[in-house]
Amino acid sequence: MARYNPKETEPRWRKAWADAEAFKAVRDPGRPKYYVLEMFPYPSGRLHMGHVRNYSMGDVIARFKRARGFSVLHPMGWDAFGLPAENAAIERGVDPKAWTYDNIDRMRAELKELGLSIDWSREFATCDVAYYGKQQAWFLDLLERGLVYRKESVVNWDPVDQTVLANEQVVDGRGWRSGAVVEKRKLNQWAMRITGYADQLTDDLATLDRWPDKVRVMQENWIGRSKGLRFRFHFAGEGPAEGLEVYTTRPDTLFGASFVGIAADHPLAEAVAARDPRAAAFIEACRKGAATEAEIETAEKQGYDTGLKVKHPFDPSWDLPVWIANFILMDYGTGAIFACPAHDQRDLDFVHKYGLPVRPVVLPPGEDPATFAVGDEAWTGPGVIYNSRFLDGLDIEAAKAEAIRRIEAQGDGEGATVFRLRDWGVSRQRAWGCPIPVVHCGKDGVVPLPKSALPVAHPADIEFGKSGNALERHPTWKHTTCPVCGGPATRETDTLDTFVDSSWYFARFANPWADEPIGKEDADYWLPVDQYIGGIEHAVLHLLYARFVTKALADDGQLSVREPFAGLFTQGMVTHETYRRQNGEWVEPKDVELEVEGKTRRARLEGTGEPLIIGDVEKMSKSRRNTVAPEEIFDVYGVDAARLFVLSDSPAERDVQWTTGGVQGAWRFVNRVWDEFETSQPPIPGTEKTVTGDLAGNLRRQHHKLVKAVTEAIEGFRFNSAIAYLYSFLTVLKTHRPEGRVGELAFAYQDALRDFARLIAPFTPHLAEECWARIGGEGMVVAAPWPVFDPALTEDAVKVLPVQVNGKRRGEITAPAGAEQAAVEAILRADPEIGAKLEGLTIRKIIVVKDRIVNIVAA
RNA sequence: GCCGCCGUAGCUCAGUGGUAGAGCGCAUCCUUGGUAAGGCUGAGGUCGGCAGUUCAAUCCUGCCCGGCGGCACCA
Repeated sequence: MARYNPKETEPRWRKAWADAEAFKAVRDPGRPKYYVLEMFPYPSGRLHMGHVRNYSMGDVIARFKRARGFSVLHPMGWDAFGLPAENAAIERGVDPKAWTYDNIDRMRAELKELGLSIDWSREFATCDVAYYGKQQAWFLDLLERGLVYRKESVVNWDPVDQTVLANEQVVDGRGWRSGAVVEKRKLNQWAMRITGYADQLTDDLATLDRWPDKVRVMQENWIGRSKGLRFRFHFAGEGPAEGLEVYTTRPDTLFGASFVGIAADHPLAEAVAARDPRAAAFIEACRKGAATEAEIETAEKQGYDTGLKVKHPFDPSWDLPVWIANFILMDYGTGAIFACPAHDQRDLDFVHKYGLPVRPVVLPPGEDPATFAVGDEAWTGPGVIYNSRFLDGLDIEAAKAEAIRRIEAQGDGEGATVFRLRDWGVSRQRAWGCPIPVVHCGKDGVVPLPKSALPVAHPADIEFGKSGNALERHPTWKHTTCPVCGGPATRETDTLDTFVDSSWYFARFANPWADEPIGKEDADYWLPVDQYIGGIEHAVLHLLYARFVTKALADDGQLSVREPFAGLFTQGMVTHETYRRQNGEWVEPKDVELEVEGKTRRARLEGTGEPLIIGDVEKMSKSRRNTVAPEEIFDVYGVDAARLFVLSDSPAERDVQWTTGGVQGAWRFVNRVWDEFETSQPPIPGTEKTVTGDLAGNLRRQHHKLVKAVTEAIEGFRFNSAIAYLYSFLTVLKTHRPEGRVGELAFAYQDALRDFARLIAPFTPHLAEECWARIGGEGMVVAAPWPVFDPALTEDAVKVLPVQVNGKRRGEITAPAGAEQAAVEAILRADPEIGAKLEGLTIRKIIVVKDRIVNIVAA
């Protein structure tokens, strides 16, 4: 018998699938559609194990759904714009475009080696002019609708690299590349009005019932909707005539007010600073102190009394002081608050420092109003309002409503909803991105280009390799004419955030050849994505942006769906043990020799034998050097074994630990499966009734149970369980091998093999084809329907019932399936072993759980 | 601090209100023309702790302990 040879079989089947165009997505009105999509990769040039796992999961679903009769769309593309290409250009003097397309070629070849059931005819990269030109088209549509606008905003500016940096590119206040101290700069930036959809984005989360709760909670927190009251304080004496507007979620506690606070960069604070040097100094100190996020969070509460006073909205004779405070954020609400220290911890900390009054107005349940006092902890729980005149006796919600009603009646404000979410700044001062299709004209200002001028492509001779924006530096590209007046104008040299590129690609896949950005008819057929698969790190970035863009394009009539992803699955990462030398240097797994002695494991450096420290299990990463290259694994064990292992060892949503032993176990399974098929002999027709026996019936029952279990496990994303069932069924096959080619068992065995080949196909597709061909299956497995099970055959005719006496297992009996109480009791009485156990005991009660267990309660 | 997830064999994980399981690892033996291999058998578990509900709890409920993740001066 020959060993299974993946190097020969795997490429052969991939070619057969490609020749048959087995994965071409076709609109078929006769079948239900299913769109399965994995988050498309950044073309770094190299496939890693995380890709193997992610795309294998999508492939299992795609192959399974195809076999179940769905018309499946399973496409692939490239998230190809972005900084790594420009950095490679700067570091190595290569052209970002050439670098990116080379990487795509390499990664496409590697992905194809994985044997994924992808319709490659739909492939595109976001850096294709054919793609980003369409993006420019809908950008103009949203601009026209007012969903894109320019705004002055504060950004992180790297003075050495001459570019804006994203927040995550600022490390300890310095640019991650240049090391220069990052400056805050106000720049005119393009932004998308995602806040206009904040309510819908929150409300519609409730419709996403096939999303993980975790992601929905994260989005809800990120959008941060809060309902409250926006109102105006009137100044007592000196102060601006328009008053001071504040926002609060606790209007019920207005009678507990102690002071009014404003942010250091509030306009009023600046006005005060203009005539009060000490106020100016305080504001300056606040700005300096707030260098990093961590410092802001831990900073001590500080304030400065402006000397201004405002009147309490419900009592004009009650004055409240106005303080500038370092813990108030200018960009949330109105940048000003009223402070109720008894029921807000921040306010309490503040007044303790500055000796301002604390007036409790919410009485916690069970407390006495005469004695209740607030110490170091503010009371933020439920209670009854007191010390609050007309609000006394109300609960918190009723008091909020009443306070809002009164303020509205006075004309001082109204109930308001405020969001934490900010508009999405999409300008990037980088050349390797989608150019923004507008020009700046000295006469007409900012002018959108007409669609006939699209696409606005990059110049061919773009000069990278220096810091800053290469589009800005290009000698001729930006000089053009104004579409309105025909006079000289300059092109916008900012490009779009790459998250814009990825916020609609799933819709483009429906028809990547369409003249319009989205081929409506095809999009209406394929969307929404039925199953989206990707990492949880995009919970509030890509997944939120894509939802927003979908809604915006739907409102523009370009899409019919209002949510892009009906089902979301967030997969775990691939991890590996880490190894370090005594000097702390990380060592790659392939240079490590492991030895096991009893229960302890030791690691040595291959070659020198130097003892190594075995470290934590962590996500595979270059920095820890704990990566295993997929191609090396494919080379030794084949693609199927690698696919099988990354799906088998952990639940799909959790991390999987890569181990050599694990992949070897998968490889052994592949070989044992092949052995089973290769040594099998087809039964001789017409001989089924010649020999019968228990084995055949038993095999059929186990076989049908397997079909049921694997089907349900795949439906529920429990790939590891599905594989575990397949593993154990192999043992069943081995113990039910027929002796010859005649008799009932030979037929039952053949039937089991036929279904087994189809059940393993989503996981090990090449092996499945090879096995299928070996037993003379018709056509290819990719075109074969999914096995069905006979529910009657998934039940055993005879059940083994454990017998408990007072809850402890004391023996077992066999009973026909479905045996009722009386029948089981009869069997019990006839059983001598059970009788012995009951010697000297009085039976009080016999509990029979049908087909499961018997419990005798005795004393 | 708030929210969520997790805790079952040495490791990675299934599982169920009713007999505790798989793969890897470990041990014994067999095979030595599948051989940088294959096979048989086996050991190994107070199912994180305590209490409650129940005839019966690893599973349900409560509290506690430990690990991981997200959010966090958002008024």
